[in-house]
Amino acid sequence: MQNKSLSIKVATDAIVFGYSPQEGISVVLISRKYPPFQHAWALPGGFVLNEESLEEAVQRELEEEAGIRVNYLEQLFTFGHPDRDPRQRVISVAYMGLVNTSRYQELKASTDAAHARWFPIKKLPVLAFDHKQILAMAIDRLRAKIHYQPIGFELLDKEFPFSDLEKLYSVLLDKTINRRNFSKKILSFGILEETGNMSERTGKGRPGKLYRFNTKRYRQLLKEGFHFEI
Amino acid sequence: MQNKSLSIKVATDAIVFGYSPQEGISVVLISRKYPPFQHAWALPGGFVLNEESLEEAVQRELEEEAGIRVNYLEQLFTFGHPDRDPRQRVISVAYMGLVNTSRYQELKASTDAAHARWFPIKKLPVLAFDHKQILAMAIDRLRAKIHYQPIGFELLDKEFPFSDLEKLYSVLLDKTINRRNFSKKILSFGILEETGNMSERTGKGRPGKLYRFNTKRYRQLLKEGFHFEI
DNA sequence: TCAAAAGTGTTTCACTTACACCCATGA
DNA sequence: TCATGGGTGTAAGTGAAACACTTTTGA
Repeated sequence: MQNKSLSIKVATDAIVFGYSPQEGISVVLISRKYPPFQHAWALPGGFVLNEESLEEAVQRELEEEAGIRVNYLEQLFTFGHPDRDPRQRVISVAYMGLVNTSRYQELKASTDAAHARWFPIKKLPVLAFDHKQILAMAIDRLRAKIHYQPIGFELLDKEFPFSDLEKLYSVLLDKTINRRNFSKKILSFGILEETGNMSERTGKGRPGKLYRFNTKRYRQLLKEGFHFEI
Repeated sequence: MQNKSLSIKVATDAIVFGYSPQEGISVVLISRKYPPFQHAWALPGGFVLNEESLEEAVQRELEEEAGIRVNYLEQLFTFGHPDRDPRQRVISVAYMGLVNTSRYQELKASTDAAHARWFPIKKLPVLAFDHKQILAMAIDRLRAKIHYQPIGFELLDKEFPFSDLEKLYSVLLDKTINRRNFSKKILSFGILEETGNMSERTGKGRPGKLYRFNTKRYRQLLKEGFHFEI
């Protein structure tokens, strides 16, 4: 029985999301150098090495292929359909990662030369392998998860105006949200703290207070049975 | 790079839950015939064959090792720590399954001879590999999931008295639940239908109506945006 | 007629929803 | 002083939680 499974390879793929108020949600894709699917866009990823854990593999590949270090990473799903790779049997453990895009502007800027690029999820290219399906699942997971886990903050700057958070939610959930009720709810959790600073004057309207996500407080609340829900 | 990953093996493990009002939640374990962990209890599972999907692998192993066919199966998590198997690098895709225990009494009965057995999760033996950890995650998932998906019904008979459902929830959530409010809520969803039959007279108290989970109606409601929540 | 379990009505309370007005800033 | 966006008070509506009483069965 072991012989029959000798030829299955193990890979990881990473779906890394970023956010900007202008572009909405974006994802990191790389342009494939070699066949199959040469020059096509694909999720960053690759084979798992013998000595490394799955998470380490993902992080290594992200570093190598896109120069990215994520601040949130979770296992998404393992895709193992026998013919998802035309060359041989490959199962892929997909991970979803979140980063603050502003830290990786370069990636976003170097559109042509580099082979790693941000793509707004509204304007995706054709993807290699079953990566379209994997990405779709990741988007679903992200949309579902912001309801019950405060992962939205991973996509924002360390200090952010409340309106950024609000915009993030309305983009992700694709609906307008009531500003008053949203802020009442989020603030009632007690997991945000004012930094004391105000947002940069953009030339329009009143500057808003800047907030910071209080990780310590959140962990404390979790222990006490708190449940984030929006 | 491909060479370095040649020796990683791919396996699946299955956590199959059953339920009875007497024992509560039970799980299928098998006694290992060969080293490592010879004679220790472990989750049913094994290596994935070249031509089969991950789900097919799980179902085949369950059939072979315990004679079980589950009526619900979902991928749980992929465990890939480098030294989770003392022999070699093995990553395991764990699946959680649910069955109606009364269909597999044999398993439960043949305690000594057979090497597959039901164990109440309150009375677990020492487990091989990292199976304790895997099982713990499965239990968490089950507990979390009955809140927002009607998977509890998979554990009950096709026709069941309301009290069975109620007891299942109170066992799983480990708290007493208000009979009145629970039934009001569940029935308000419209996913249960009366069969017209009454429960067997057990000798005590008034017999209750039997109910059946209406899968068609549930799917219909899902399309209309219905969300199960208890 | 009593014990045990099923079945149901109604009030209370909390939270969500909806709506409207005021404040600070730059042009 | 106007446009733009930030900040907050409160009434109305909805649904969950709490509680108690009635019904059906076997002993």
